[in-house]
Amino acid sequence: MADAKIQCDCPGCDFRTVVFDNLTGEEIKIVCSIKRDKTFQKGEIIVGEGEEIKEFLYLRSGLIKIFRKGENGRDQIIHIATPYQFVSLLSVFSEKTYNYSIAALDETSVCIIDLQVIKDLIIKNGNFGLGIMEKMSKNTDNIILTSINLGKKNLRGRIAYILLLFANEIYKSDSFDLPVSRKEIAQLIDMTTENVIRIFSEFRKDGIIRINGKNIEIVKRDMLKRISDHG
Amino acid sequence: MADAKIQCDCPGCDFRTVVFDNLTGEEIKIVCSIKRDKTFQKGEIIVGEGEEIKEFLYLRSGLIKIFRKGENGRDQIIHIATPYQFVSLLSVFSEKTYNYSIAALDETSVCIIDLQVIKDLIIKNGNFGLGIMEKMSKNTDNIILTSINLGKKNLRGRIAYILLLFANEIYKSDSFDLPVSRKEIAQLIDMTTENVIRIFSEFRKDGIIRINGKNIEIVKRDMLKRISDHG
DNA sequence: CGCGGCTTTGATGTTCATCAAGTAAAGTGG
DNA sequence: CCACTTTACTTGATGAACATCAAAGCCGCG
Repeated sequence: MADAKIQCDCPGCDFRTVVFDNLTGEEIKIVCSIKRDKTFQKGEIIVGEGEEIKEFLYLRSGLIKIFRKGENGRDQIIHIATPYQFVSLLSVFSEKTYNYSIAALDETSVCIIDLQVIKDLIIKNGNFGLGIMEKMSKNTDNIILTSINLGKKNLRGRIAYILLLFANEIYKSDSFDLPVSRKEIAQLIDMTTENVIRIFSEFRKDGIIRINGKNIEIVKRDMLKRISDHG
Repeated sequence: MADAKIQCDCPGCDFRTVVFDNLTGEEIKIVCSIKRDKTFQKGEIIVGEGEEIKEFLYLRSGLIKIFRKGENGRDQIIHIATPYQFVSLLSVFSEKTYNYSIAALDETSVCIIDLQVIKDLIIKNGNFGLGIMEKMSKNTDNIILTSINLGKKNLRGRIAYILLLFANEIYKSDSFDLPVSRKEIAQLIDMTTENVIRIFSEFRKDGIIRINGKNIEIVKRDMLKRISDHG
């Protein structure tokens, strides 16, 4: 927590508009005075399975994965979260400790607020509580639906899905550098490293993408979309 | 809604103790005066995908499945819910319409409360709101974790899991009548009807269960547990 | 009776994980 | 800077798990 710093006006942070619409000026001041920003490097663990839940986390920028440790050593990805999503909505209000881990897939900035302060605000300010619930509901809906969706896709469909996720949600470009290794992609979408490579090669041979090491360029976006949807 | 009836004291309903701890006597009276009970027969649709979310549902008794219509006609099961779980927590606070359907797998009794009344209570009574959030958080946690769990199991593991679910959670007995057809079980745990039957037969041949039409008797519970956990 | 849905079993093919083996790239110590 | 080790990447071959297809028996119902 060495690099944590207090900011009261957080330029570029959408936290206020997203949730704090319902807070009074006085309440916002309280939150601002205790919130901290922290930056995590690619690969760093943000929260570990079993750790005590003491804080409420909000993803400001970057990219994270929420996952569980499998028995066989292989991680089980629950979700990949992009900014403007609450990071720790899953268990925060029901559990004492995290049921899962969160790791940064890329350089990631997180806003940290003491959980008890949030709870107190919910109790005192019902509109704020309802706002959090709406966000929470949307968030878990999203996690469940994409997880269901992804679970049913075949390998090609899953690869297409994640390539489009990177292009659309994260890098906003059809050409980008993969933030993770082939092996990590395999874990993200639950397949073997070999098959990730194999399908990358297939897509390359079919002229759907161009590959240059970590760099990916999407050539036939419509075809990728079709594979993602239909696969 | 013909059989809906007003009950103020709902004997045997745990709704009060589960959520209403935080409500004042006056508030409980309001809720009691507007809540309705409704019973659904096996197979009946409780809510349909796309319908407007107007009410807050609580599962009093019975068994339901939450699912989505797949493109290929095959249903996609999101969750099987047993009593004391809130039925409609997924999208209620974030969406205008349901993203999924809910159907009764068995005779099921549901408590129905106008959603706006619940929202008003959350705004007025922060402790009540926090209580709902805890329940919501636990509920979605449960859905996500079991879905992740189930998704990774092989066919035998999934069959073992659902047999134990019926025995432990629902019928509280090692001998019970399946409330659903083989085909529906296949949909529940995402496999083909043929394989459900095949694995039932395997389990029968191995002396793990006895089968007589719809009736199932679990003989080697420990072995079934091992298959469910490890598979 | 005969039709349609549920159940059961067998045969076949597809999808994917696993194993094996080799190449490229990147870090490490001398 | 070069040998050395390790890690990432890539391709092919094999086998296991599972879906699909086909066919037949069973049962309730009009």
